[in-house]
Amino acid sequence: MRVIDTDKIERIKKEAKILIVNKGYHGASIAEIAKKANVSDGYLYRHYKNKSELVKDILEKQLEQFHDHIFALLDEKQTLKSVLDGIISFLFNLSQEEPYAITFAHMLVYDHEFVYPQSRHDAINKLSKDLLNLGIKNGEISQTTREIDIQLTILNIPVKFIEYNSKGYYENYLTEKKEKELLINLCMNALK
Amino acid sequence: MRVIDTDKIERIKKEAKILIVNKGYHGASIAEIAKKANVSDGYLYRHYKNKSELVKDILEKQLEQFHDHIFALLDEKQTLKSVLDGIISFLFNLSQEEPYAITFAHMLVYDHEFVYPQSRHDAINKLSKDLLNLGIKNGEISQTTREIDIQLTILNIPVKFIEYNSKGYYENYLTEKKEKELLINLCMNALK
Amino acid sequence: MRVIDTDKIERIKKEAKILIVNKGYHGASIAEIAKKANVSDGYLYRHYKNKSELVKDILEKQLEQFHDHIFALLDEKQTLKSVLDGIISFLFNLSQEEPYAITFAHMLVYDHEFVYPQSRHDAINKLSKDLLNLGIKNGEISQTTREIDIQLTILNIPVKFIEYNSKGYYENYLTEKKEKELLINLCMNALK
Amino acid sequence: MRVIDTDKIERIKKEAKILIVNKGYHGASIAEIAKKANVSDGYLYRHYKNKSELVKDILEKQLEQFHDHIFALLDEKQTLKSVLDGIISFLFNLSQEEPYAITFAHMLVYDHEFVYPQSRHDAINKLSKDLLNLGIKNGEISQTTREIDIQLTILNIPVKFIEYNSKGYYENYLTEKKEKELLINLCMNALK
DNA sequence: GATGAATGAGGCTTCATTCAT
DNA sequence: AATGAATGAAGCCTCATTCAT
Repeated sequence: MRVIDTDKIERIKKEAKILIVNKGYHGASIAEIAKKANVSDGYLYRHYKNKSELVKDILEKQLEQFHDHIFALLDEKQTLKSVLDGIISFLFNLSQEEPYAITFAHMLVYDHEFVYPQSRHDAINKLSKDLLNLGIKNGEISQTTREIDIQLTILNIPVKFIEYNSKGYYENYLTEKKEKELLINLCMNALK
Repeated sequence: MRVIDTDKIERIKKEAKILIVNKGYHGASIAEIAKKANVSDGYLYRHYKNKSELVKDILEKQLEQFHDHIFALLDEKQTLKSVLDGIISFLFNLSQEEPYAITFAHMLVYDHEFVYPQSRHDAINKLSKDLLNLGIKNGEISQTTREIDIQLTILNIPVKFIEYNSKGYYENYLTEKKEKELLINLCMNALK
Repeated sequence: MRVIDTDKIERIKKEAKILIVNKGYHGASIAEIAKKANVSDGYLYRHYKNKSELVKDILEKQLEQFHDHIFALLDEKQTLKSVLDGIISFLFNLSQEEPYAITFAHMLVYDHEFVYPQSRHDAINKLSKDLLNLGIKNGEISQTTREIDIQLTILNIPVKFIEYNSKGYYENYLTEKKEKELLINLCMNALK
Repeated sequence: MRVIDTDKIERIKKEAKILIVNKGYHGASIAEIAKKANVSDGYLYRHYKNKSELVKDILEKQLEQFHDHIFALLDEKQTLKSVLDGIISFLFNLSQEEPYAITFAHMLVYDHEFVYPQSRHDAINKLSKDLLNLGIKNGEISQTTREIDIQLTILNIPVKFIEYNSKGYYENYLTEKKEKELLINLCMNALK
């Protein structure tokens, strides 16, 4: 019973993401999401108050997963560079396993129709602070670096790169290893 | 014979931008745009085939203005750094004169529902190439820098900064002069 | 001055007929009619209260022309057959000179959206009576023939034939002379 | 799980017919049809793609019923006259059971806005052919009679009579039996 | 007299949401 | 617990009509 239910919700979430990426929030209708997820229209409303709540939940979980991964990296790794390496690896993997995940988050975060949840704000702020401190402590980045600089580089550039690439705007893709290395250098140099 | 009131169109464009920024493309209804612009619902359709064409036109003009300005800077200035300075100044000014303009473009460019016009693709490609060549010729950036790197830094970071700032995510705003200088350094360092 | 005006009205009437035949009453917009007639939208309203009045007027005039022609034939000819010949000739001519005229009238007369004008009712009633009397007086048709029979044959069949033909439903068109002769026989036989 | 209320569809069809007869295709709004049928506006769209499809469906079914009835009569009866008798009886019955049915079909078939479905064209052609052959084989009608003559009489005159009558244009209605007999004679004489 | 810019009521249609089953 | 039939508010758009010029 439970297993089946969990599956249904997962299917809904997955199809919602795909449809929203392809058609936008309003373009993705509950009817189509439900149909693709092989679930009844009404089912959705037993778990979410409405469409908006469903999408907000997906978005929040997605961001949470990203942020939690970075927190884990911060616990684990000794240098900012290696954390950045971990972040980029995470994003590359996610992009392959769930091709729509990053675009989905990227779209909604910048769509003012949606309110960025406070918990994620707080997480981003703590993350930037921790990343900044680690980099400065290790002398990897300039003493004058600010949190905003971390956000504009480490938390922004890799996502943007994947977006460009997945949309086909970037045509000279090298190996994954090489691209990662170049991205790391771009970000680390910026903060020197 | 009445004369076409060009002001009306301008009001429509302005209110459309504001509403789309606040509520997204679908959230901004024709009725509300018309009401805010103090124009009748049907007026819009005497100038645009439909809602989509209106928005596409606003978006395209907005991007064109930005790209043309960069082309002008490339003609005028001798160094990549001074061009970047011009780009950032342009964005800061625009952000003050039309607070919604940048967010508007930023939103729609990443909304997969809208197709990025080919003319703008071509412009971006030419721009990146020209900026890259200038920087390399002057020895301001590494010989190994690629077009994608230009896009990820010069054409991305300043826009993102303004976005963060206008959304109130950035709380330690210094003087405009100082912020510009820091942004220039961030980008130029990245490409060193 | 006057001449120009008459022309404008005539152009409007002509284009209205054509458009209504092709697109129906609601499908034919004032804007398109005015454009095709090379006249301003508003011009029309200096002569007709509204769209409905314009169309009613065209219809009434069209029917009047038809009815008046039959009255003239009744004055002129000695036999029902020769009057019928005249009716059919009139319809064939009209169909060639104004290909849309008959279809226009046929469409609107059976569209209950439009009220058939009383004057035309009266005309039709008088016509049927006169045609009936003539036929009986001459012994050309059965003594028991009724007005309704006249309407179902003489006033109906030729119009229907032209409609079928102009719509391309009738594929074995002989000569005009032969078709007329066959139509006359069909109607006269019916009433024998 | 609720069950589809097939009655609703029937009510919609019925009210659509009535309103279209009274106000024409465009004059009959979805809102009014739905209201009269005691159904929500949107309900219609769960069963028909749009207004046009609804009306096309009603029209096609109506014509099909008529044509199929004639085909059945052709199988059953031995003479053209008795088939004609059956046709007229069918039309009189239909006119009483569904007073708007015939006018509805008559209107739309001659409204160039609607395309007469190919299947009905084919049916009419086959019908005329069969009726013609039967009449000639039995020596009931002239050897020189053509399909078009069948259409102009047998398939046209009875419908027209009912139209005139239901619209109140015909004032001397005898008994149904007598009227049928007179109509049969009118048509059969025409083809002699 | 004539124009055509502008209006806004009203049409068709979609789709998030509800609720009887 | 789950379904999907049914709703109706709200969206986009058209077009007859008006009226300033």
